[in-house]
Amino acid sequence: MATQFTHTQADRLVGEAFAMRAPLAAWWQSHARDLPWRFGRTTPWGVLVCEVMSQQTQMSRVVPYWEAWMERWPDAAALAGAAKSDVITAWGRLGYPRRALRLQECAKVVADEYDDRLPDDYDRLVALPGIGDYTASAVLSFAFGRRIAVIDTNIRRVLSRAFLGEESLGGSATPAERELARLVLPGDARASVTWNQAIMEVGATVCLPKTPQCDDCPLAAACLFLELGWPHLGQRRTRPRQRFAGTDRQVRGKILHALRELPAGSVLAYDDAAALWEDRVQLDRCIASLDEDGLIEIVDGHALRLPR
DNA sequence: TTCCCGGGTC
DNA sequence: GACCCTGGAA
Repeated sequence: MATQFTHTQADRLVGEAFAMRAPLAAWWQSHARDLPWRFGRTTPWGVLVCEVMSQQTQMSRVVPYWEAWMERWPDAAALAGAAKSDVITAWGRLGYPRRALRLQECAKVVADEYDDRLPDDYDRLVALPGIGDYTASAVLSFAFGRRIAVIDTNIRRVLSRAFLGEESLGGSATPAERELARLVLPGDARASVTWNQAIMEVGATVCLPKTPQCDDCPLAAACLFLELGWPHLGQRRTRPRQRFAGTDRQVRGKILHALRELPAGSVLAYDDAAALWEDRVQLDRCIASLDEDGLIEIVDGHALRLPR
């Protein structure tokens, strides 16, 4: 990996990060949201479930789903043995339901290959279905207390603003962003976990994309972005706007929602599905793609149901 | 009404 | 680089 910063720059970054640690840790103590998977109240598997659910949904919406999910399927083995239809139904309206199926696939591997215990090394975690770089790193840091840089868009935004004085660009994380995250991470494992959680929390609640709340920010005293007067604030959104209305995603959501509302095991007649959407070509395409994804089954060539 | 703006897969 | 979902906030 090529070095992105000069020795002088790296020294400055490490020094500034060290100065931020105490105020950031103090802020975390008093401002961390009391989410049920925090502060050692769940298992590594519970942390993984919460991270997968939070990949796509605000924490406030995740909380009730996570609590019901963990009560019903407390560990990987329990989830591995569940009916797919139950898994899809319990995922409810969290969104992106293919992830519910991947989470169950992940549970099967953990139960079968790892004796129902989540592996605690990066290579094995990232090889699990539905687990990429972010989730593997988050589990290592938050569940196992390892020292590893966690990189998501919140953390990228906060670090880029505070240390470089600029907005994080769109797309995937750059080598420079990854090196920055590694440079500023405290050397002590416990301190690194607090750092990761607190930086992420600042990004979620204070250092917002369009409206940073600098008056409430524990990093304000050292923040280069604030010092420079918010240059090009919000200039680059993390990715081009993704519309929803009228897309296949909306149609797929309507079909699955109708199926979840049905009594368990019952079938949705094609005519009832057709009533959900005017464009028959698009409807048929979405039915086919849901079938390919394993989210529905087609019965007698026509009616729909959730897979067993 | 528009905005929010996610990580993983193929 | 395209695709996958949602509902509450602004």
